[in-house]
Amino acid sequence: MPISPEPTPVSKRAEQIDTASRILDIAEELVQTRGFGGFSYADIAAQLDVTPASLHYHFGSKGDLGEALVRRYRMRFFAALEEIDRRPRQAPAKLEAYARIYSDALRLGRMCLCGMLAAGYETLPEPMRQEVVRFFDENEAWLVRVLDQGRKEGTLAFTGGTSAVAQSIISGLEGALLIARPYGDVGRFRSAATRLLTSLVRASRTSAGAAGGARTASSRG
Amino acid sequence: MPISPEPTPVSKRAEQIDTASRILDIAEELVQTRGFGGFSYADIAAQLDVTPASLHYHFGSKGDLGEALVRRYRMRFFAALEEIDRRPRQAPAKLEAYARIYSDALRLGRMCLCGMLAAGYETLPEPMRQEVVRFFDENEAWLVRVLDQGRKEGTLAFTGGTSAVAQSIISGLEGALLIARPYGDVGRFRSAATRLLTSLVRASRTSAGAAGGARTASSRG
DNA sequence: TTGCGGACTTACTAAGTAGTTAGTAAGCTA
DNA sequence: TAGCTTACTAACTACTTAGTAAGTCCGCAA
Repeated sequence: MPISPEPTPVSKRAEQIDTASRILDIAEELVQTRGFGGFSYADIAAQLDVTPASLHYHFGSKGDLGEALVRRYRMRFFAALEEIDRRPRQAPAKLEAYARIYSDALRLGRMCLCGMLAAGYETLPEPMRQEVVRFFDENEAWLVRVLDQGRKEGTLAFTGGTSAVAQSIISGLEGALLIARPYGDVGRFRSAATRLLTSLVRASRTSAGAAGGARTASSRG
Repeated sequence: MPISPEPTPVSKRAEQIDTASRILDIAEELVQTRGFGGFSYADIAAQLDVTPASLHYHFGSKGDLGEALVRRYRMRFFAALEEIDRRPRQAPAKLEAYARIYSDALRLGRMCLCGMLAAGYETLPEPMRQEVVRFFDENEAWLVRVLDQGRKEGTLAFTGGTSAVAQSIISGLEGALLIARPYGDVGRFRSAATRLLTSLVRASRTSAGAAGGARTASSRG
């Protein structure tokens, strides 16, 4: 639901949608709003109108569920990034699209799944930890490519290492999400995201499109 | 422990330190590393070498404990900010000292208490929620004063509203803390914090002290 | 010395936690 | 139609959770 518009997995048994996916959908929302320790099997089972025990049929343990959850989230997230890369765009537009992934979550009252898991990192089983770190690493790698592109095409300007800038984008957006949620205020996120991204956009006569693009992107929520 | 060096509250009964404070100290560390839902009375009791039930003597409910915890944290935090204001400094040095409060927590492997609580905001009892929001509001108010000072004295330069900039500093630092923790890497926080703050420091011939100050501050961890 | 109150402990409860077990009903396949 | 798989349920275990109630210990003041 949050990242891509959900590919509506067609059931083999005609009437009902794959139960494992529905479990993950419900768990995803619960993790993004309450954290991994903030819900129980009973919460998922109640929404599915099923016994808690039956969840163990699909996912042996809560850790297994969590691992599957982060993996699916990570893969969907990068599918969305590939979608951004699909048609040729300038770097500022890509960053703007990147930020929109975050604000889309916030609009549903959700934190980024991996941002939420980062908060409770110490309480996570090892396999989940690895998935979370991998999520951030791959985000960084994608951003580094966009930043390099922007530098080459002259649309972005920044000092310091590309990795450091990529990291500051990730942490800036995650932090903006974290703080905006208690206020229930998407505008608060938008404002911080716009500041962050426009500080990278190269100021020039022709930059109205680029900087303006970032503003446009984040002001449509 | 995290913010100010703890005023070692002298006991009335000579030998032992006030138990309520010790409970809060232990709870504070647990919340900052695991979240409010990530520990139980048993965890605190074990560290205090006391029965879980006896905690109820000092704090009627877990919510009461949490409320007292955030209130104490908030008050200590602002005592630290007043300490920064005490001797006259230029705005960049104040921002640098502000960032150091965050990195001090990270050095102990801790998240900002209110950042952690912001993640689990939906799971908090109402009185705790109010304390958390108040923490961020008062942070913003302090930062606004520093930003105004910097603008007047010519050490800071930024576009847009002062509140928006203050908010982006808070969320930038909270986010940097959030992401740095899974990596166990203070340098990662430092790098993001330095980028964030130096982007506000006015570039000039005499700015070596200011910008350099921010760099110095965050490179001593 | 007696009594009082602060700071507990012992012993409990009710509810919730993940997870296990054996069994069932429906459908698919050979 | 026999044997298998899928997707469960009912009933449990073992444990943890916050919270309660009643009683104990101990220093201190009258």
